[in-house]
Amino acid sequence: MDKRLIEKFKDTLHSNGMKCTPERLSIFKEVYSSSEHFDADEIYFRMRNEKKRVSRATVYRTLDMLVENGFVSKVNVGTSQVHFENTLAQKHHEHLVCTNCGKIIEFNNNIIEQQQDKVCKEYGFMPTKHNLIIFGLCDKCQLRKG
Amino acid sequence: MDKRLIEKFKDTLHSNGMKCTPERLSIFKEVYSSSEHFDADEIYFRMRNEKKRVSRATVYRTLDMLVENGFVSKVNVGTSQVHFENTLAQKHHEHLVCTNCGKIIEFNNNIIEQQQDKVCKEYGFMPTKHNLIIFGLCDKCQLRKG
DNA sequence: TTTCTAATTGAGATTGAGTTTCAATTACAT
DNA sequence: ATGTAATTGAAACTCAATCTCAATTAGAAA
Repeated sequence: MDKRLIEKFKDTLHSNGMKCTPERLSIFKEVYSSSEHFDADEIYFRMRNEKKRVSRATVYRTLDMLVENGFVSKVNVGTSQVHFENTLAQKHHEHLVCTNCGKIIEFNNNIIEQQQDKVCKEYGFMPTKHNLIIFGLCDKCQLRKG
Repeated sequence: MDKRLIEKFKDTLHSNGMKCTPERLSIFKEVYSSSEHFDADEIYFRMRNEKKRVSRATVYRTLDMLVENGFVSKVNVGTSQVHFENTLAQKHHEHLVCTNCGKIIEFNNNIIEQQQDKVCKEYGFMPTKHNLIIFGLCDKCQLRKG
């Protein structure tokens, strides 16, 4: 894992008056070990399997900190639990969510982005973030379900 | 309240082998008494205030039934609890959510809809529904917050 | 290197939305 | 009017997430 990224994480901690604990560092590395979506419990159990024991409380607390500092973003995929993804080399994107198999496809579309800005202007609304999910059936599930 | 709508509700119940209980009818009327967004607990407390006592369990159960039968739709406004709106005279729309005052503005934009279809075609995805929320500050809150 | 202390951790309690259970009740077909 | 399967409500439960607080620790200062 990129040393500079770890340095950036440590710097962020210190400039927030926070300590760089082994727990926080392990969670950070775990979060950046894959580019897939994940939820808090997934991180918790992945770390257990690797014998890196941290409490759920610390996982939740650290994920919040990572979101606040832009290392991770929250992803709404229509479920009750909060999903996340790390922001490494991630461009902004929206999601197609298959309601049958759970597959998530990422996409981006400039025209949609532009139209959103246009709508916001019409209402004098200052957007900070947005979230577009399209639910449906992916190609494979359409075949499976006839 | 429109008698025909109530008949339609009763018909739906009966064609699903369900009984038209006073509880279900009261909840249905409550849901259709305003065109605002609401959550399950709001319905529960509004009914309490009107001395129409039903249990939370029945409210949740009936709302699920109303969603399944298209009388009500779920609205994601980024909170942990599920929001609803009745489908009376509602055209499809998306939401602008003010993160300061909670104000919700509804909008619709055909170009965004078209682009979504285009994206789905590209991925061979069959959309069933979608959900777009733009978070930010409404006109008034921009002034308040400088 | 040792000392000091505010930040941090984890176990377990708590919260809050929503669901389930089950005995008592009831809508409604016959 | 009767029989019975559907329904209700109180209370127990689930599940993600948050909070509490005593014990531990990172890391600044001596």
